[in-house]
Amino acid sequence: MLLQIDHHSGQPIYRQVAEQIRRQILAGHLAEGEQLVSVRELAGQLKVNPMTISKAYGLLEAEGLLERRRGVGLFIARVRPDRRSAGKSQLLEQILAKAVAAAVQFDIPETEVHALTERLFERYSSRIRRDEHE
Amino acid sequence: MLLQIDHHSGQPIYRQVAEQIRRQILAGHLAEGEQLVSVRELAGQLKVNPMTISKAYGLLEAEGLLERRRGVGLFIARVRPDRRSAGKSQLLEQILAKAVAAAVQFDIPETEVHALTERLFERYSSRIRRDEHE
DNA sequence: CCAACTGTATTACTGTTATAATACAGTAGG
DNA sequence: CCTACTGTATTATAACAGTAATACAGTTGG
Repeated sequence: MLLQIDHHSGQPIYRQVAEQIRRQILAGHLAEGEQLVSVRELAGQLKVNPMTISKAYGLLEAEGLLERRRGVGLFIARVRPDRRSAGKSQLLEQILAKAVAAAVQFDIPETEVHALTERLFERYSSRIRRDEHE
Repeated sequence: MLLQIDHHSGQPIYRQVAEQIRRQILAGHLAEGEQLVSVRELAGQLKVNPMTISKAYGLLEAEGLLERRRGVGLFIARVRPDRRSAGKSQLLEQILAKAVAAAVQFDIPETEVHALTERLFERYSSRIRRDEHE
C-alpha cells in the first residue's frame, strides 16, 4: 500500500493517512476481510509515531470501514456495495460542488468547465496508465 | 459585503475570510480603488478579533490584491484583467483537478461527471437567481 | 492640538498535533 | 506456558497555529 504524507500541507498526518486509506477502500482496491499492514509496520514505513497511525485507523473504524482486532490485526470491514457506491458519489459530489460554485461565481460558462474536465481526465488517466507500467 | 464563517470547518477563520474576499475581487464584484470595510468593522460583524481580520487582509496584500494604508483604510488594488482571468482559471482548475482525480480513482466514467456537473450548475445558478431577488 | 477613526505589533493564552516512553491487553504458535 | 507478535491506553513533552487583549502608530478633520 503506497501512502504519501506531506508534512507541509497543513493537514494533520493522521487525517492524511485516514483519507488515503478511506479512498482505497471505497475504490475497492482493498478487498473485504483483507488484512492491513500493522500499526507499527506502517508507522515504520512512514517514519511516524505508532500512535499517530492508530489514531488514523480509529477514524476509519468509527466510520465502519475497518475492524480492529487486538492481538490479531486490522481488517477491511464488509462494506455493502450500495454504501460504497453512495460513499463514492457523495465524496465526488462534495468536491465537484466546490468547483461548480467557483465557476458560477466567476461567471465561467458550463461549456468551459466541461472542456477543462475533459482535459483533466486525459491527464489523470494517462498518469495512471504510466504508473501501472512501473 | 456578505461573509460567512464556519467555526466547525477546521479551516482557520483568517483563511476563510481571505478566501471569500479573494474570490469577490477576482470575480470583479469589488472595483479597483474601492475601499473595503475596516478591520474593526468587519471584526465586529463577524464577532471575531480584529487581528484575525488583519491577518486575512495581510494574505491578500501579499498577493497584490489590495493595499493597506495605516490610518486610512483598505483599498482594492489595480488587478490587470489578464492576471485576474488567470487567477480565476487557476483557482477553478485546482479544485476541478481534485474532483477528476477522485473520479478516476473511483472508476467513475467521465460521462457521469459531466452529468453531475450539469445538475450542480442548475442547482447553483438557481440559488444565485434566488439570492439576487432578496 | 486633539478626538476619532484607521491599521499593526506584541504578548499571552489555548487547543491541537505529534512524539516518546512505558505499560497494558489480547492472540497465535512453538 | 511463554515468546512474539498484534492493538491500546496513559502520561509527559514539545512545537505550533489560531485567537484574543492590549497598547501602539499613522491619518484625517474639526
